[in-house]
Parts: sequence; structure tokens; C-alpha cells
Amino acid sequence: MTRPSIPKGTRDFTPAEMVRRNYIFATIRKIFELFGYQPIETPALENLSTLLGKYGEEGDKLLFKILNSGNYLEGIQNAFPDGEEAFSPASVKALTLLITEKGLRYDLTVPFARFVVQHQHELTFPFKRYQIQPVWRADRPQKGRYREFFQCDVDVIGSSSLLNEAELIQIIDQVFLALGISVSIRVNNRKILSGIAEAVGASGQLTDLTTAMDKLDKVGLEKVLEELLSRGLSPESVEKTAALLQWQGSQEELPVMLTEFLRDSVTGQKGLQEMAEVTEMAKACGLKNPLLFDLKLARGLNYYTGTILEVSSRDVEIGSICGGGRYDDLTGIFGWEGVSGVGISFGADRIFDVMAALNLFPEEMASATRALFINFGEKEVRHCIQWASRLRDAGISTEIYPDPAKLKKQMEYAHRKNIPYVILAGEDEIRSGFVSLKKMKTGEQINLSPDLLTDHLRP
RNA sequence: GUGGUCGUAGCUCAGUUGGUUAGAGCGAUAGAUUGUGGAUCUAUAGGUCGUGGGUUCGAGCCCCAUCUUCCACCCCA
Repeated sequence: MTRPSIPKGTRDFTPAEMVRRNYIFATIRKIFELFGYQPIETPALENLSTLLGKYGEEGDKLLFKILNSGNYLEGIQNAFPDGEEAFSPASVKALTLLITEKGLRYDLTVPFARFVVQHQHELTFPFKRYQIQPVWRADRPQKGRYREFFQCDVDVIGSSSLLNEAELIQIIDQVFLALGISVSIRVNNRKILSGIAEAVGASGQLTDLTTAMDKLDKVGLEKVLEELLSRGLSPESVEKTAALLQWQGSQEELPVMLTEFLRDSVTGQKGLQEMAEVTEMAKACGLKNPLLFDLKLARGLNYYTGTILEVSSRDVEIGSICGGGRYDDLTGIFGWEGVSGVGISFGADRIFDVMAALNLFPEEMASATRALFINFGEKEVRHCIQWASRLRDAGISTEIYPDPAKLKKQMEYAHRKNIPYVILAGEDEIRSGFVSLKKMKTGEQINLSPDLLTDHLRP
């Protein structure tokens, strides 16, 4: 027999981990609801046609595809009529589409767009939804990078108001405040980036420009410029970009400089105006974490059109733990044009890693059980069953040890499960009409009437 | 997808230039304590050395392949 194992990049969660994960989910959910967002769920599987082409070429490669059921090779050769070889390396792409038509969801935003289009007549707009579910990516695993991980998304669709952006920033601030993680929130705007591309004369190469700029902090100016050249930008464009990237000034001066730099770009000006409005509104809410205008922030997903934002821990290096932005026409791909949405996604697994690294989990989360009845044998258990029911009716989570094991073993069970109270009701106690209540933390033990248990154990 | 890295008991790790029967700490189990958890002491169990090939008289150690881990790219939460 071989050792059992799980696929690369996936994980099991023990009770200790689940309690902590649930704490994160509960905190996030509570704040989402505080802002009026409602829950939905969508299937793990989507039609491949829903997913393909939404995340760029890289994204398509990272999709988990599900092999069709049955004899999926039947009639394959006929699909390549010109004597073309179905199983040659060149036809892999075409072959793939013939044998798989479903895939695991890659994120929650695209399924959400599909959901909105499909259910448009049942929904009230602006539609504010949240969704906490796993997503799958066929990426190569690393620290903080898994093949199955949970995202916690909030989106509002059907409203172009920048108030939504401001509120989302507020949600970010409150979530991380509640979890005890100190973060920096970086924002930018796709329109500003488009404006820059215009201003440096590289309008058609927005993605090339932004993905290279995004790496400035990591690889330095020289490498960025090299990359821009190798991506096919003209030397003049690169020179203008270099001038922009070398600019040094404060957050307050940045918009001033850009207003000048983007004076000929209508789009750029619009972006600056949006940025100013969003930051002003967000700051009016009294943020506890810093909000920074970061010109280099790009974000890969192509469907963003306005504000984009990304959040990272200030104490643990693990990449971004939350990100999102505005997309003006995501539903367009599913046949409903002109609906604007904005949303963000919290990476629950990375948040978990950050909290674990910083020891931020409250200590008292180890056990849900409050009291354990010791099992002294069949006769005694009869009594315990009734007392336990009464405790449970009062909302106190209670266990009866299932086997008449050695007392030492039962005590140890309580200790390990971090159960704060143990109730001993043996033959002697029951005969005298009381039970013995032991407080595990101090070891002290008192005798009391079973009727008083509820009062003593109420938290 | 590209390049590198790791794998020995449940966990963390030792293991000499390739040499007989692979070790430690923690943990587990049992007892010291016949109705009382954490500390102490004692004993016990637990390994086809990731897997499959190869080299060798002989492989945990060398070679190849493969899987896994972690890391850097790519990309991203």
C-alpha cells in the first residue's frame, strides 16, 4: 500500500487551523454585511467558454480543465479532416477544446459577471454581493501561493459612483484593523496609466508599459528601461518614461506633476480627477491604514478600466493580500453591455499566513466545548445525558466522554481539547445529590446541585 | 511554462571517504499514581531512508528518472 497523498499545492486543514480560518472568514463576512453586501455562491465548475480568454494568455494556461466523461476520444480523428494529425504537438490546443468543456473557476469575479447577466431580472441594482469560495489555479506552488485557495470577494455592479470605491477602501481598512494586520493600501487608475502611455507615445502598448513599470521597485530603473525596449517601445517613448519614473516628490506633489505631464490626454485627466475624488472621500472616513497613490501599480487583469488597488502587509513579505478595481464592461463578454462594476478580493490564505507569522490569532479559540462530563459507566451516564441536554438547551456546548475510560485519560482529553470545565458525577456524587465541577485552569473543584450547573457554566 | 532546491520515525533533525543490526530530542502508548490533566521518572512501540531503475562484493550516502517541498522567474491572492 502506498502512502496516501494530496495533489501538489493543495492542503488539508486541521481543527486548529479551521477555527482560525473561520475566524478570518467571520470577521470579513461581518464587515461585508455591515456595508450592505449580500452573499451568493457559484459552482466550482464553469463552462470553459465562460472562463477562457478572460484572464489573458497566461491565465488560460493556469486554468484547470476537466476531462469530458465517457469515451472522450471518440470521433476525434474525424474532427481533423484534412489528414491533419490529431495527436501531434501542433494540434494540442484544438484537441484540448474537443475533449474538455468544463473548468474549475479561476477567480470569483468572472463567474460573478456571468451570474449577473444570467440573473439580471431577479436582481436589484446596484447589486452588492459578497462571495467566499475556493478558486483553483494550475500555478507552480510557492510560499503563499497555492493551487487551491479561498478568495473573499465584494463587488457592486450597476453603479458608476466613486463612492463605491471609497467604501471598498473603507472595508479594506476595517477588515485589516479588525484582524490586527497593519497594511498599506496602494491605489492607481487605469485611465492615468492609459494617459501616460499616450503621453509617452506608446498608446498601443499599455500592457507592455505597465507590467514593466510595475517591477521598478524590484529590479530597478535600468532593467525596467531595458525591458521596455525589448518589448518594442520606441527609444523616445522609453526616454519619456524614464523621466517620469525618475521623478521624486511627495504624495501631494504627485497629482500636480501628473496634471502637467498628462495635460494633452483627456483620459489621463479623467483618471486624475477620479483618483482625487476617491482618495478625498476615502480619507474623509478616517482611515487607520495609509492610502498611497502608487503610479507603478498596474495589476495584470485586463478587464480593469478605472481605479485599481492592491493591499500588502507592512510586516510580512508575502505579496498582495487583497486587490481589485473597477471594470466598466465585464458583463459585456456575456452579452450585456455598459454595466459598470467595482470590487475587491481578499486572499484568505495569505491573510492566514500573515496572521500566523505575526501571532495575531486570539488565544482562546482552541475549543468550542465548554464542559465535559466524565464517563463513569453506563448507570452514571444516564444521569449525565439529562444534565448535558439541559446545558445544551441553555446554549452551553457540552460533551459526554463516550467511553468509560480511565479518569486520567478523560482528564487528558479535556486538557487537550482546551475544555475549561469538567463535571464529575460518579456513584457517590449521584447518591448524595450533587456533582463535582472542576475548573481546569485552576484545578479547583466544587460540589453543587446539578440544577445549578447552567448558572455556573454560562460564559 | 523556465531555472534551481529539498525529501531519513507522527514532528524537528543527526547519520564520518560507500562497510555489519540507521540514531537523538520532542510527541505517542503503558506504568510509577486502583476517581483527577499540565511537571518528573521508568519502560515500550514506531522506519521497505519519497518512489522506480542503475553502478558496486556492499547504497541512507554515487548516477539516472519520477513525484513532492521550498525558492527565483513568469504571473498572481
